[in-house]
Amino acid sequence: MYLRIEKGSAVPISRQIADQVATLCASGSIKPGDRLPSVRELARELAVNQNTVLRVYERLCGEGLLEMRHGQGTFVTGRMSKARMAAHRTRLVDELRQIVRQATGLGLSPEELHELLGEAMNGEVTAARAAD
Amino acid sequence: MYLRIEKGSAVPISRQIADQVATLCASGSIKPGDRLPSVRELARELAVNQNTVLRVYERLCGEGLLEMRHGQGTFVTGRMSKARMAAHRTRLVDELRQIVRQATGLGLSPEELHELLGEAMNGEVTAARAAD
Amino acid sequence: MYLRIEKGSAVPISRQIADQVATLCASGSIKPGDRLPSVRELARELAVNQNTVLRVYERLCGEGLLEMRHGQGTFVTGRMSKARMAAHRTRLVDELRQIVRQATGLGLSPEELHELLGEAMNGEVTAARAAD
Amino acid sequence: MYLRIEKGSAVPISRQIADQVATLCASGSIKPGDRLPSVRELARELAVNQNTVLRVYERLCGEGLLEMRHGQGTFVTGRMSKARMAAHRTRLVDELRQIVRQATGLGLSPEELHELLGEAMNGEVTAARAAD
DNA sequence: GTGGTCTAGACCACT
DNA sequence: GTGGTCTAGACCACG
Repeated sequence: MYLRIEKGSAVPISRQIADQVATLCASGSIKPGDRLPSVRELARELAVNQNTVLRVYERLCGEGLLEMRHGQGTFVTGRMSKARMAAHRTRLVDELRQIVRQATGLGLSPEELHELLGEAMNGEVTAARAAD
Repeated sequence: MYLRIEKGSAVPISRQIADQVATLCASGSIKPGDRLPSVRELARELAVNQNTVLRVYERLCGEGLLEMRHGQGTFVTGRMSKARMAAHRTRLVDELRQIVRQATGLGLSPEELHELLGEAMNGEVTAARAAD
Repeated sequence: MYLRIEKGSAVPISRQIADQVATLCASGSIKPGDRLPSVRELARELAVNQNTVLRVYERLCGEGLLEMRHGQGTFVTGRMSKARMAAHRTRLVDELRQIVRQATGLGLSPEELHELLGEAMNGEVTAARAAD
Repeated sequence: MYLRIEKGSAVPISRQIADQVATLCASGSIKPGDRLPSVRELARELAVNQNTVLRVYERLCGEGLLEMRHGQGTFVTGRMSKARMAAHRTRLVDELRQIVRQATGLGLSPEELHELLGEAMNGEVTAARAAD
């Protein structure tokens, strides 16, 4: 499972992790029954406190997406509901809008933004490949 | 001065305000000597608590971007340093990357993303016109 | 860390706290790397609102004197600059002058003032000892 | 009437003015029946907003120390009560203590403080003479 | 436990 | 009208 968090971001770390795990579930990259990395494993990998990871897992359990089995690990149990996915998507669009607003304010031209977008997508692909 | 904040966002309100004011300074939309809306005024306009706006202004004063004059108002004093602008820009790119990563995970195609980007920019243009 | 604030004073509480912390940094009583009492702790100790202490710490962070580490505490990072110390000192002298002016106006003789000064310093010594 | 205010002080301007006027009354430098400078006159002299002076005069009227006669000016009506003088004096001592505490923290020796005190008093005398 | 954000509201000080 | 201080309390995020 490949996650990437930006520590200095305005978006809280726990939120970044939760969103990305949820996205992986939604996209089918991880499926019901799959085992997630252990709390301490993920914490180490992301260089984040274990409690932070733990709380993300707990939250996602509360939402029915994951299940923590004592002594065995944490597993995917469900897919994201359509409603949740739609909400997630709406939020992303809002955030995109915010960023674009500021980027244009800082003088980035539409072309540059589209380029960046392309890079970001390629970077994503590359990263995904690297994780294979 | 046109600001737009998303109240439900993971990004704290105060951060959104601060970033946008900083961006307006950087872009030259507001220039040294210009008077910002008063704390109360902006708070009312954004439907946010006065203290929230006050703390944003104070923080930006601490960074040398604004100056608060007792009984007179809050004024722009400096432009953003190049270093700060670069940092700001880097952060935006990082966040863009994050969003793109999640958006592609949620099944948005590159075409859809470029479309969204276009919309976001048009929205921006419209908003700017509305502020005229 | 020993602080003493006068609640009824014309000098705002937050200013008193900030000045005293800055002085402790300047005098070397607290050194870079040292951990300050937590916001809540100091607030309780001084019988002051947490937000008041928080804002003081934030301000001093903005000046580069302190650093707040999420979940860990607040730490001293720098010494006061010479310029800041000089300014601080000048201000103290000015305020001393103001007080003396009024004291003499109220009929305190020079001798009485020198006595008071002695007492104040002894009180200080005692307090310092009490803090050991 | 000679007043001296420090604009950068932590003590509010209005408080400085009020205290000094009160002190002048207490010391007998200005006596019942004496006319104070007009609001605008004093405001100009101190380079302060007229409203600030006005509110000081009003406050001192409320305390029975002054009386504002429409179209004629502001006059001293009473002396300060003993209780008020005692309170004033206590406060001064407290503030002295605060300043001494910080001054010693900044490395001023007792000798230096006594010297400063001497200077402050001489400065005061000189100033008073200059005002003659 | 730590810091951080936000609200609501009172009261003060300066123009 | 403006900014500035302080309080009380809720809730979030990080270690």
